[in-house]
Amino acid sequence: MQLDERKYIILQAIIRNYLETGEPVGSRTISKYTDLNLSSATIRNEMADLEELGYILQPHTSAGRIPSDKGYRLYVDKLMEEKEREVEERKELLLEKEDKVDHLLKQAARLLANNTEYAAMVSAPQYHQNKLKFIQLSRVDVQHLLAVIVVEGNVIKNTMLTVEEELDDETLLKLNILLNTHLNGLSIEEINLGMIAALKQQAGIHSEIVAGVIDAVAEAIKADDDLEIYTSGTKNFFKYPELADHERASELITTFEEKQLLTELVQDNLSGDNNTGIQVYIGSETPVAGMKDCSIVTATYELDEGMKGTIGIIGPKRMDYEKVVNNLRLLKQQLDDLYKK
Amino acid sequence: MQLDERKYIILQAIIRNYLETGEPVGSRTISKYTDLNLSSATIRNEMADLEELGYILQPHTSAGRIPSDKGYRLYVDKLMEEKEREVEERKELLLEKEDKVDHLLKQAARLLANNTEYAAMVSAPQYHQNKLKFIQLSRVDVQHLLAVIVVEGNVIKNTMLTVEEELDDETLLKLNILLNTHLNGLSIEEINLGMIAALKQQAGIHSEIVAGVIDAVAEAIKADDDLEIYTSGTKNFFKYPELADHERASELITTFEEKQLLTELVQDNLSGDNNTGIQVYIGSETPVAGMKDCSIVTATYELDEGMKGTIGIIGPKRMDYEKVVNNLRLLKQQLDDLYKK
DNA sequence: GTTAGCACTCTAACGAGCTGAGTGCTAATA
DNA sequence: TATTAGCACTCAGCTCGTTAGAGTGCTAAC
Repeated sequence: MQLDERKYIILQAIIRNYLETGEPVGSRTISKYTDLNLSSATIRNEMADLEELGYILQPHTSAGRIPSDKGYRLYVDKLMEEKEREVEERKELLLEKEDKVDHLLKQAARLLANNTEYAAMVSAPQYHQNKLKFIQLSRVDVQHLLAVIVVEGNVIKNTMLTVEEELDDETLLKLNILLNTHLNGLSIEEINLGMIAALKQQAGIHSEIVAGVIDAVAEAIKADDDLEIYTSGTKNFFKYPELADHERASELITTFEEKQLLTELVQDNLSGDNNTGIQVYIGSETPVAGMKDCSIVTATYELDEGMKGTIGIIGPKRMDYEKVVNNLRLLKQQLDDLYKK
Repeated sequence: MQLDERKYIILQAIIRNYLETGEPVGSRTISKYTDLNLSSATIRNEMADLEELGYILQPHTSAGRIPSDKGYRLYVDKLMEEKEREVEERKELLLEKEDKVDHLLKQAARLLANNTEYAAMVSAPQYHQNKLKFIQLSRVDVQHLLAVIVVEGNVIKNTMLTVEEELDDETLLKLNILLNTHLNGLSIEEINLGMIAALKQQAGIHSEIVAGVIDAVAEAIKADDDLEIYTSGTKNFFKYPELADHERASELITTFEEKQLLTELVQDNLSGDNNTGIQVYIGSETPVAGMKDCSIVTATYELDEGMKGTIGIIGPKRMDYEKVVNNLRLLKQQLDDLYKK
């Protein structure tokens, strides 16, 4: 049996209706809902076929039908195809410029959650291709040296080093020159043991300080292992009865609180290349354990050269995919534009 | 009517029992539970008195009694008095040393939540009496200057400044000396408009840079307005039926997510001085809106000279106060010791 | 002052019965 | 051959009366 045009229209009608109401959809409803002018009996026959094909299912014998994951998948794929063709968009999502990136992203998460009424997450951008740009050692007081390390993308890290005896200005200057001439422009792969040994040797009695700085550099340059993730709208889970019972809600909320669990989502999203940058996970497709009953829609943004992050919406499988995709697109666009100009 | 010894024993028995079961406690239970050897009828008379005194209440006519806020308050006060006298404690709560403070505090929150089965919060320490310790301007590339600002307590802030034209080394050195000689050791109150104007004048054509640095200093020195708060164990709210219904849970979870709402708690706690450093808020006593049905227990820790933060537990009014207080004490102690040595 | 006993109250749990939405199947119709 | 009307059947969810059980307050006796 094949899925012909009419069957798809009926499937679509079932999904649309189910998205709105959250209740199983009966044949009579579809008969009235669509302009196919078919009786409920005919619809029933078609629905039996759709069920056999695996696009819809029946919670129990005398109930209407609800979409299966396969049904949603088809619906979303067609939706995205249509979206592809559209170019025009109206701007409604307003992100205010913030001076601090973390504030900006927190705001973004809140905005997404409020606009969509689902839960939202925003991951802070991760830097790739990190190269060392600048090192500065300064004396803060007798015992403390401050090492400031700037890497590509103007990310700055500081480390305080404790020294036994005070260094004079000249030595400090020499160390600064030594470090900068040897290390600047290098990526993490290029700073190897041999080089480190050579540097230490040149530093002579101050090799300990060099070691401290190298540690700090390694720390600064490596891909941030604890990825910052901002979330908002956790309470929206309660708006959808299928997610609101204690067990499920408890699991979702834990996943949302222990943000590392969302990391996979970010990784998955950043690694895969797809043209539009929008990714939809339905039910069991999700890479996040404990969100099998949810759908997740994500997009990748790029704040600055190579600084990529993920924004995403988590909601019930019967989420308003169109609205969610629109919102994510808009926000992605704004984040992309904001710093790039 | 007075609250005599026997009445208090009965009240205590009611509370203890209610803490365990969460169900209203009847007279027969108490009659068996205590070693007063009184019949249920006598207990009933005493309970009627306790109710008149406001220490317990009846959810409905034919139910047992539950403690009122006033009842809890009495119980907790006596508990704390006893605790005061105890000195001995066994260490069980194990905090592993972490190199980053934020990791440490996150771990602390998780530990508290896991140990107590309630929700936990830990606020990052706030610095008071901030004085400027050190300023360093460096040239990162042709267009960018990096301003590093270190304040008392070795808190470091960076700001990147954009300049029109490249500065030569000598000018940079002069600016550094200018800034350091004038600003070091000053607190926020001491850097006033007159001083800023004088500085700008001395900087001549580079007054813009000075202005930028001053802005950054102001930013760095002022009490952090967005206080970092770590939370854990949100899902534990679901363990207590009185907090788990949708409306309440939704409110609690929002409060926990929008961490600013917890700020009042921290402020309240840091400002008040009490000897043991443990503060118990019962029901309507809480400073946090939307937690009227909860009890909150907090403690203040001090990571380093003047760096104070708050740890706290949020749970149902019928929480195991003794366990919670013990846990907080232990953790507070560990945090206090960790960096102080 | 304490206690046994009793009538009373109220919630929670249970089960029967009803309703309405929805189905699958069959036979008639275009 | 595709569509439709009609009918018997199913099942979740609601209402409602009943019952069981826990607990109370009061009174009279110890």
